[in-house]
Amino acid sequence: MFNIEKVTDYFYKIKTNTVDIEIYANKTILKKIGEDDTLKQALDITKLPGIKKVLLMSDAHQGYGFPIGSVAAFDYEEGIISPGGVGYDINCGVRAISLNVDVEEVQKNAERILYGLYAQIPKGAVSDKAIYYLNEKKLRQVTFEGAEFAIKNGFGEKLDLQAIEDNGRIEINNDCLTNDAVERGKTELGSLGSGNHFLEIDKVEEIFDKKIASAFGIYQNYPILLLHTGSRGLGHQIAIDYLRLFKENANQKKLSFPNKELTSLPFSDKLAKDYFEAANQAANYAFANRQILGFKALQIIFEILKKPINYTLIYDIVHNIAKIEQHNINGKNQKLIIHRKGATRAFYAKHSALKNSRYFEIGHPILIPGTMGSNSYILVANESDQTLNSICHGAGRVLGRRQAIKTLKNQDLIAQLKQKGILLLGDSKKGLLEEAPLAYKDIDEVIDITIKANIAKKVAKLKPILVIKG
DNA sequence: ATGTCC
Repeated sequence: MFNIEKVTDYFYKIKTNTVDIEIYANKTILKKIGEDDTLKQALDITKLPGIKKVLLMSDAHQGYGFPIGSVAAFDYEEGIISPGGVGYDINCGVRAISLNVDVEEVQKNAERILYGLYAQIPKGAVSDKAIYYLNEKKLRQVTFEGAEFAIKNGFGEKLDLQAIEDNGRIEINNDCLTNDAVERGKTELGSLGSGNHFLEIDKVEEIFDKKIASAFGIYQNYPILLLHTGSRGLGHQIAIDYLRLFKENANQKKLSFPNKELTSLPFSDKLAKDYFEAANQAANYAFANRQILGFKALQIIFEILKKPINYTLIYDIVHNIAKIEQHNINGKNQKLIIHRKGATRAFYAKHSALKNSRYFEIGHPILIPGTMGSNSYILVANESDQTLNSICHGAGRVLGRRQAIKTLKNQDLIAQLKQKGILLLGDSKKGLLEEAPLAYKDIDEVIDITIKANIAKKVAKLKPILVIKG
């Protein structure tokens, strides 16, 4: 059905009537991408107004409307914004914190840390457990201030802001939260959630670039806290509410779409701008969420180890978001609306966008989590604009959630991981099965494609010691 | 992903 043109062993193209679909994959991954609706979804995106670029990263799989593991860029003047291009978990992201303590101490106390975190970190699909409860005024303040709100209230240090994408705060001009989003946000700040979200402690297994690793605060055999979560119910509610408003508005205007999951509006519309504001408010909530959760986890760990808290925030990075950025496409500098959905931002050394970051001289750390049973990677981008400064975000599913439960129902994941030296604790057996390593692509292969395609280079490889799932 | 299938 698709005429896939091989450019290199790690890069493929599909020609369309507008822009090429650019695919980072090898033969194996390409075959997997071809087994679900990923390519059809990518093709539909190329039909949207103002499309300038469509990328599928090596972890791509089908999602709601836009594939997860995709980047879609639209012209700022002529183009659209789409809630399905960001996803339901707005500012889902990853935070990595280097623990300045011997890994042996963590390993010796691993079980106590595991149960300590499990007992004290709010998690799972509940809406009334948080570390920091908010009234309406404070909730709105969080969505304007992001990570700064958390730091002002005792969760971390001001210095942390230099190691967060956008310094942990996106500028908000108008309050565009919906009423239901406000309600949900009050009781979930500082909570992990469920699904693929996790909190784990890893060990630095291998360093590939010593100079860059030490600039990131990463050292061989040191423990790293890795946290994956987003904007919880607040972001989810923004996505639901604006998707409904977009559909009503599009119906009134008699707009049609390649399929209804791609409902979108010209960015010049007021409602489109309101969604962008609300999504950015959700993004700020997620920055505050990870700041609070990360710091709370440190308090728990160091209390168990009976030591003062000693850490370096390596980075906090986003992989579900829409942004206005300038990029060079075909030799022309263009202002674009970029949707990164399950795709991570990747600015290289001395990129002007990093001027307020700790990492201007070296490029920021790119955090790519694997699965609960496999490695995670920290990379740094090469100097290139071929991917609009974007990269994959994880292993990427091969089995849908339901399919994973059905196929893997007889597996004892806790026992399996224990054999590999990984302690695992989760709220539900079903939840763990959905996230089983076999439900995902091989992270080493996904990363290998990224490296061979010259998008980024490896800095460090991490191996899990203990994992908490919601 | 999700007050997870009102």
